Amino acid sequence: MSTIRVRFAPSPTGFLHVGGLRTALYNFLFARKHAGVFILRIEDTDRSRYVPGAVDNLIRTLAWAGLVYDEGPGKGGDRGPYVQSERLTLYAEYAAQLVKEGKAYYDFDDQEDAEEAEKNVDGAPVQRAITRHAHLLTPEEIARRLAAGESAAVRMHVPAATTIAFDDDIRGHVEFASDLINDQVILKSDGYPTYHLANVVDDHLMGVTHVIRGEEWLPSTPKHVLLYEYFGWQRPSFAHLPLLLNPDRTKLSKRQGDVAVEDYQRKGYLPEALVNFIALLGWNPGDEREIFSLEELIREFSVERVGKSGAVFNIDKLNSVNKHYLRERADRDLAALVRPLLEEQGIGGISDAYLEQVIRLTKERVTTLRDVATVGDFFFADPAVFDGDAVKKNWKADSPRCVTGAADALETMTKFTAAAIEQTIRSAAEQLGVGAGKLIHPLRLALTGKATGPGLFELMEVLGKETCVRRLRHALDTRV
RNA sequence: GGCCUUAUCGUCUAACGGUUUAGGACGCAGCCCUCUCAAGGCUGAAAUACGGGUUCGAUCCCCGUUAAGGCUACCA
Repeated sequence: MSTIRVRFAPSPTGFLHVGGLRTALYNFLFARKHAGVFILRIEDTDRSRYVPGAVDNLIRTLAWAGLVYDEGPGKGGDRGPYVQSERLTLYAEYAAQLVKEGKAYYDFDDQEDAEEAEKNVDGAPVQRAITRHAHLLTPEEIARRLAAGESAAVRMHVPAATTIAFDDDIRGHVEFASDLINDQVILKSDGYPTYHLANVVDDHLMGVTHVIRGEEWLPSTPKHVLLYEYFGWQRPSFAHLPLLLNPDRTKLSKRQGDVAVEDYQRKGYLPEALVNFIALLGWNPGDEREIFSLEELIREFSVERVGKSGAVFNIDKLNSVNKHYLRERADRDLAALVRPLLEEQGIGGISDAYLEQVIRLTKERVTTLRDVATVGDFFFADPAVFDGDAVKKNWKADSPRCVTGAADALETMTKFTAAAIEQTIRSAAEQLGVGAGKLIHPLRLALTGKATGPGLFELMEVLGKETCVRRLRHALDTRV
């Protein structure tokens, strides 16, 4: 048995898409599960879509998610280079080989001409002509034009009237009529290969045994199958993953929310949450467990349990998974992650100890790390405004009297702990002849500006006696 | 338009012909807990797209319809 080798082969056109992350994840899990090799390969064969910095970004994001690759850019490996733009001569050689063997041919048609010929009429979809003109030019003519320095693309020759079939590990047997398949360009006139050639050549040369990729590649797989045949190479097995969808069930895209992994990172989602959530979009363990660490996913994952239908990227579910992991993480850990987020919003100069206390009281009440700044805003500054509804609900006629009494009592305290505060407040309420709620609710409002939040006594301890008393007096001044 | 793929609660999904009054999770509603919120606990509403077969028996197998998506580039 040879080692299982899989690859994640994104094109560096910007940021890592969450769909791409899932593809990478499944490849990674499959490789780890079978003690195989996980390769990262950069498919940068479209010069017009080149985005500087995209590769670094991709690598950084993969690392953030914990998907460590074994071979690839910056990592090495003996089947490199792992960046397609550095393998140009290779593709040219293989394309030339196919031409020589009559399995591909030169096409001198101008790109613009071709595009013009395929334009739709009246905006109505028009059957794109199947390009097939292998016999248009004589060998002499081709040789002459090539010698004259004319640029040409290379098209693969697709046989007529046959069926191209393969067995997909997820979808089963799939067949395509060759008559419907274009004589695909495999080498562009600028010398770059198209995806089809590069992908087949590289997968073979890199020893890829299993191709696990998105369903959008299913229709072009017969071209790849054909190329494997032409080269006389054993083809890998294919597994086409169902697509990730927008809420309206179209292919997940921008404009309908965030699609870049970085967006979620920036918003304060934990990598383990995103990974766990995304793993469940198209795969399930077969029982009712839903929380999985990366290690557990490696143990449980199998292609057999990957579904066939597209999955809507449901942000509510992600939120709930994120909340789960937020509660699991240590306060200290979270504090380190939250600090830069706070600083982004101009909140700085906070001690580690204080921030950890804030985290302790807010982490059960936030969805993302970013929410700490809003849910716990009063920990960082006196409330600027008092929530209107909260005032209506919790600031009653006798509230000034109650808050005054509480403030007076608090002022005398020496040990300002949650337990002591609670005792003080409750006995103050007793002395005022009212229920504790008559103090607690207005107090919370005066201290935080809102009607919801962490436990009052705990929050007060963190705020400290001076801040509490100051805010209470101030609230009395402005509200009465 | 053509080709390919897909089709269980709103969403993610389980049930790989009978153990099913179709299970779980998120979301939603209610209740409990409680200083509020969150968490937690309990309860509830909520699905096999439609029509034919095959079979003693279909969510599950086959065919068709419908719907959705993907692909149809010298983009990946």
